[in-house]
Amino acid sequence: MKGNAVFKSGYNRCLHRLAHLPPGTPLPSENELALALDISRTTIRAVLAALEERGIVGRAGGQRHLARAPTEPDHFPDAQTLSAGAAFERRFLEWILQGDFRAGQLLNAAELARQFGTSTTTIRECLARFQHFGLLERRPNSSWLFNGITVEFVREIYDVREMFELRATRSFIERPDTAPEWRELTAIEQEHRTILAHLDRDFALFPAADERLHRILHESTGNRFILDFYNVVATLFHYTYRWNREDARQRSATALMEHLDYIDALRTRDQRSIDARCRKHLRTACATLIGSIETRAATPPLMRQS
Amino acid sequence: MKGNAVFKSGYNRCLHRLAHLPPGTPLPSENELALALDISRTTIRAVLAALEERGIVGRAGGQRHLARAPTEPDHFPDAQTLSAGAAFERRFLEWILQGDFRAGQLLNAAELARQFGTSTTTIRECLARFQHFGLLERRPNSSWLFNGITVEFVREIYDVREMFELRATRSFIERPDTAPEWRELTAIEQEHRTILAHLDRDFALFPAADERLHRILHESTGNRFILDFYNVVATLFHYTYRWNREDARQRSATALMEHLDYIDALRTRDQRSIDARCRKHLRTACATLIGSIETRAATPPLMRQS
DNA sequence: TGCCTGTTCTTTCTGCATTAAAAACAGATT
DNA sequence: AATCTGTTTTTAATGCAGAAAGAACAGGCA
Repeated sequence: MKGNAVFKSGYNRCLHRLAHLPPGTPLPSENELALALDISRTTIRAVLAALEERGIVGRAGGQRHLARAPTEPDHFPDAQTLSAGAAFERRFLEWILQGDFRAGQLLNAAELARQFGTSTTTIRECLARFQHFGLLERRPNSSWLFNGITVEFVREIYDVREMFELRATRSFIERPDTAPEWRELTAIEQEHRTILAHLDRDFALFPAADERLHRILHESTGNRFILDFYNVVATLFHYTYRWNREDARQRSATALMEHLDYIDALRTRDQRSIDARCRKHLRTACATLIGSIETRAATPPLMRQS
Repeated sequence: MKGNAVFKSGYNRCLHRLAHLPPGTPLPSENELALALDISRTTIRAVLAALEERGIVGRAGGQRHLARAPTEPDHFPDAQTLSAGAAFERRFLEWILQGDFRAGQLLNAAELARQFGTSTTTIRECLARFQHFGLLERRPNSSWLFNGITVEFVREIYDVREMFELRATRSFIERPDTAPEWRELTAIEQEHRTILAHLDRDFALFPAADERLHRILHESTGNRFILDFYNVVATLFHYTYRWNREDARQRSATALMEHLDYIDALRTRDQRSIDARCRKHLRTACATLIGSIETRAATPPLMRQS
C-alpha cells in the first residue's frame, strides 16, 4: 500500500522549524504551515496530531503552541522520508553504477523487487525512467538490458553535451550586464577560488561547484530539452564521480582552473575564446571519465573499496 | 489481468503466412515459426492450438499441415493486436494532440482510466513516457500538467533539432561513396520526384518521405541521444501534421523541393551549402508548424473537422 | 548429436484494492 | 469578508494477484 514518506518528511521539517523556538510559542496556522512546508493541509493536520500525541505540541482551545523542545530521537530516520520510488531510484543507481554490473547484462524486475524490497510496480516505473538515461533498454515481455556506461556511451553524451553547452554560452553572453546571472557567475568564481585555496581539504566540494557553473549556463537557454539532458548528465556524473578516487585532488584542481579560464572568457563575451575554453574543458572532462572507465574495467571488483 | 495481444498479433501474422499456401502443405516447425514471427514458442503453440481448434490447421501424428485456406473473418481485429499500453499511447496522443485540449490544463489518471477503459497502472506508465516528450509534467501526489504544443515549445524543439541535424550532416558526408546510405539517399530522392510528379494525388505521401530522409541523416550519427530526440520529433510531427489541412498540398511541394536541394548539397559534400539548405528547410518547417498552431488557436474547436 | 514436441517454471503485464495525500466543502470565529 | 479548523470526497502511490508470454528442462526420434 501507499507509504507515508510525505508525512514523515513533513514531520521532520516541522520539527526543524520548531527546534529553536522557546516552549510556549504559538504555532502558525495550518494553512501557513502547509504553504511553508509545501504539503497539503491534510498532511499538516496529521503531523500536528502526531506532534500532540508525542507531547511536543499542546493546544488550548483552537490555538496550538510548542509544549517542549523537540530532540533528535523525535525525528524519523532520513531513509523513511523518501517515497518508495525515489528510494529505489537512488539505491538502484548506486548499486548499478558503483557495483560491479557490466554492460550487456540482463536485469529482471521480479528479482530487483526481491532484492530492494519493493513491489514490481514501483520497479517497472523507475526502470522506465532510466531508459531515457540511455542506461537501460526495455525488451517487451522480457528482461531489461543494461547498456552500461561504456566508452562509446560517454562519447555520445559528450558529443551532445558540447553542442548544448556551446549553444548555452551564446544565450548566456546575451544577458545584459545587470542580469542576476552575472552576479551568480561571480559568486561561482569566488566559490572556485575558495576551494582552490584549501584544495587538500576541500577538493570534495568540486562536484557541487561544477554542477553550479554548468547548470547556470544551461538554464540560460530556457530550453527544456537542453535542461532535461543536463539533468541526465548531472545525475550520471554524480554517481560516477567516485569511480576513480586516486587522483581526485589533481583532477579537481585541473577542472577548477579550466573553469576559471572559462569564466574569464565568458566575461569578455568573445565567442572564439569562449568556444575554445569550453571545448578544452569538456574534452578534459570526457577524457577523465573515459580514463575512469578503463581503470575500472581493469580493476577486479574485489580490489575496489566501494 | 494481462491481455493477449501478442497471441492475437501472432495469430494474424501466422494466418498471413499461410494465406497463399495450398491446403495440405506441411507447416514449419514450432521453432522456425517462433523465430520467423519473433515470439516465443509458448505463444506459437497457443496459436497453433487455436488454428487446429478452428480447423485451419490439421495434424497427423506430430506433423501439422494446412487444412483449409484462412479467410478474412478468421483474423482478430487490428485493435486487439496492440498491448494495453501501446493502444492507450496511440489513442491518447490522438486525443490530446488532435482534440481540443489546451496548454495548462490538468489531467488526472483516474479519469483517463475511465475514459480509455484501461487501468490506472497502464495510464501512469504511459504518461511517464510523455514527460520525456516535454508534453506533460508530473506534479507529485497530484495531477499531470499538459504543457501543450505552444509556439515556445516548437521553438525549443527546432532549436535542438537544427543543432542535431547539422551535426548529422557532418557524419553523413563522411561516409565513403560506397556506403549503403548513399544508395538509400538516391532512393529517397527518387521517391521525392515520384511524389512531385503526381502531387495532387500523392502529396499525402510526403510525411513518410520526410521521415525517411531525416531519419537516415540522424541515424548516421550513431548517437543514441540524437536518435532518441528524433523519435520524439517524428512522433509529434506524425500527430500534428494534419492540424492545418488547407494548404497541405502546397506545403508538401515546398518541403519536397527544399529536400531535393538539400540532397543535392549533401552530394557535393560542401558543408557551407549543406548548412544553408538544412537551415533553410528547418526554418520553413518550423514556421509552418507555428503557423498551424496559430491557425488552430484561432479556430473554434467546433469548426474543425477532426 | 541435433532437432522436435511436451511440460514445467519463471517473469512480465495489467487490473484491482488499500492507504496516503490532496482537494473540495462547510461551519465557526475574528 | 477573510481566515481558521473540522469533515468529506477524490485521486495518486504502491503492493498484490491472476493470466499471458518467455525460458528452461526433458524425453523421443531421425
